[in-house]
Amino acid sequence: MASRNGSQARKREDHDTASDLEQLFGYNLKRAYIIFQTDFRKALGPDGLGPRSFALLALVVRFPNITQSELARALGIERSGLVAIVDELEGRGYLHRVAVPGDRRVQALVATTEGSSAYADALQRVRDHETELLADFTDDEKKTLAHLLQKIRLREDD
Amino acid sequence: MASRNGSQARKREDHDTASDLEQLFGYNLKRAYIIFQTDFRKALGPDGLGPRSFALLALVVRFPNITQSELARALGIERSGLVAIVDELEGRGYLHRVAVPGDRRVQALVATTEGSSAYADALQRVRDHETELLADFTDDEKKTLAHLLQKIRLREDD
DNA sequence: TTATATTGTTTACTAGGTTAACAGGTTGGC
DNA sequence: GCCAACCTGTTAACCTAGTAAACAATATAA
Repeated sequence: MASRNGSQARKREDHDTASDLEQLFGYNLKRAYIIFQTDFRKALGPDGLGPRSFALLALVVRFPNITQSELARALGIERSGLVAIVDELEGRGYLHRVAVPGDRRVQALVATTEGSSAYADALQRVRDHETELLADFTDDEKKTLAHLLQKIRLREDD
Repeated sequence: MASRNGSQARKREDHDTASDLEQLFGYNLKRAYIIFQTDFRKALGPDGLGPRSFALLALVVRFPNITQSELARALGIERSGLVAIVDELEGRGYLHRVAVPGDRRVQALVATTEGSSAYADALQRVRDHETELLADFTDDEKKTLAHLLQKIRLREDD
């Protein structure tokens, strides 16, 4: 490592002159997101819910009888992308598809009791991990961060 | 839409009681990241650089003769993942791999003049789009957001 | 009734990675 | 000087998280 230090060491010295990436919101958002996503998986374990399944289950628990089209809109993904997630959660016994009397096209989703309690457990783990991840943030900083992130989301409907 | 409103309308009414997701940093980071990433692609067009290639090129332009291992560390991805990106950029004529005298294992990366100017152009477009995306943020809010995101990144080395 | 739209679904595809293995090259210990 | 340990770039196989297009069944509007 010491031998090719000629050009490398010089480069490393102006390194604190950061690259342009450091100043782009998109890049910093991505890095921050990856940190949280990695931590999420650590919080829920290898056989735990993935982020997508967790998010979907959160909505089904909160809004029983929600339809897949409504979920797609709420989660910001395509209807087709939901099928696999719903299949997985149904396979785990966390929810089931139920027929809706008035409209034979839709299949409303309802969480099982196992689903609800698995969700409650997962939510607690995720919250704990987030708290740990933001340990050196003051309450004010956390509130500001939450506010700014939600402000970005409001621009989503363009 | 009016006919199956029985259960749906009631659900929609308590909807402003948001789901738990709204309060999770990870979820909000993800949504914000997706907004920026989508916008990034719009800024650079269908045949423009992708986010990964842009980020890699940014580092090569800034740190000529950087190696792939150093890039992997800087970008937080595996060495193996770089190969395809470097291949693409080399195919576009934006950089090339050059042999390093002292160590025959490494192949340092150097941007071509086309690469540097394509990068400068892309950077300007990305910055403009970010400015537009954050149009209703005050300068203070932007500075705070940048600061908090970078504070998250500092926890990366766990 | 007929045209149009919506719902859930399948299939094929894309982006952006990871892990494991490998060949070639380098280095440290002795 | 030799050998074990290590690093570099690379390939191959895989994974996650989607999108886009097509489709059958159903519902709604003209």
